[in-house]
Amino acid sequence: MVREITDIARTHLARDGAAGLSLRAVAREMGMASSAIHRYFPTKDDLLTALIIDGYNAIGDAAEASQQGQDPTGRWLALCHAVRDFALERPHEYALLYGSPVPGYQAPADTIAPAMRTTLVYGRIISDARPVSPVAVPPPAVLGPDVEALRSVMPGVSDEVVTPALTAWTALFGAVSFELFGQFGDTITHRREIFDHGMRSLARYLGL
Amino acid sequence: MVREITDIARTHLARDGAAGLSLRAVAREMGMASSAIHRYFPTKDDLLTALIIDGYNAIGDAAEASQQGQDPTGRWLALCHAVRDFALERPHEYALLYGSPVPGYQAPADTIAPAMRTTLVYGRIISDARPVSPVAVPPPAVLGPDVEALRSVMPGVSDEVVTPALTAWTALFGAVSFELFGQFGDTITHRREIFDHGMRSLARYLGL
DNA sequence: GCTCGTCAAGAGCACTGCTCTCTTTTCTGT
DNA sequence: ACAGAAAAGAGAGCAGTGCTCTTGACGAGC
Repeated sequence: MVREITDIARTHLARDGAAGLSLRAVAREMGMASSAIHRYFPTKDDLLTALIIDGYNAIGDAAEASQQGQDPTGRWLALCHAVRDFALERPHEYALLYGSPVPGYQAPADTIAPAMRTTLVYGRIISDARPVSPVAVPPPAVLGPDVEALRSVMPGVSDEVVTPALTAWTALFGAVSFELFGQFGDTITHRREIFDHGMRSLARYLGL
Repeated sequence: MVREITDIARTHLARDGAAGLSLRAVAREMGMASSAIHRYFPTKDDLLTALIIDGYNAIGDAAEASQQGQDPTGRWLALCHAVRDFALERPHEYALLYGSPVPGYQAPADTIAPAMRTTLVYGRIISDARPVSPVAVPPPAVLGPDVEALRSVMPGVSDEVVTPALTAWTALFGAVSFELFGQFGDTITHRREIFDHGMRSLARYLGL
């Protein structure tokens, strides 16, 4: 039952986006009274949470599947394209995960574990490669605890590389979001190629 | 009149976000009938467009004001912090400008000129500095037209640097969005410092 | 056989964007 | 100064939303 609701909700989400998702419309499509759906998902946020968890798991699957034993740069590029392909195929789900949060929605704790899956794929790449960034500089002392926290995702990586690695990670999502959210307008025509070139240059930035 | 409506709408936007913005609530606060507001903004999208244009101009103002004749790296850092400060001060407006687009809304053409203001500030920095990136590689031939289009924002910059410059630009917004949209959770405590360190490393990546 | 908990339905509340009609106000041209 | 036109606002109404509360069906356990 929950499965059927989330499946229908996902198709509505894919079509209309998170804000256009309507519990009543889902109920209608199931031939159910609008009130009955609240038995399974008491509030719309609960349904959104389920979709968010599914979404993180879907992109986590894609991220993990992209890692087929290449060299670090190949794995990094594969991960980048996995994220971008997911975003292009399921834009509304990507927006739900990495875009502006829907107002009033507070992500519960059980979303963070699925969200970490994709991050951990990245962490493993960096951790395995132990890159030496050509432009890295040691982080200031205040950042000690934060560097330590970040290193738990990429064990064994030196202080100098942990922070550029974070920057590259956010840069990936910045590039995807910029493209997906229409910031490029129509200035860029070969989007995949320019994305690929940008991610390759980030690999060199990291020293992969 | 239009001014008063947008002012009130902006306070509502700051409080409730774009999706929570209600024409009726704005009308109520003005002591007006809900229908009367449609005379000034026929549709909610029109009001959003006005807010978006104002928002782009506000961040454009901040970006331009940050450029006080330092060296290129200083100007780049000042621009980064101007963007980040704007995002932290007016998160819902930032989300409206650079976050996931509100569903069904199609940005009209008159938003792109204000949007370009901030981009042009960046373009001038790169154009003035003509950096030589230590990790740059010439873009593939297919990207010729795109590189040309990008160069119109940063005249005189070499092919090798145009694409990393785009990557750094999207990386800036990726870092701000990650922080603002809660992707860091509570792993990062010194957010300003880690942002600053990341943007400095991007400056070296660009060869500024 | 009879309770009792689960599931679904229906009605209803308060809210939304938007349209239509009707009235009032304001401005303009003579 | 005054009549007419144009603009501005009010009100009712439609279709839709999330969510709550109450009522009815149905099957399992005592």
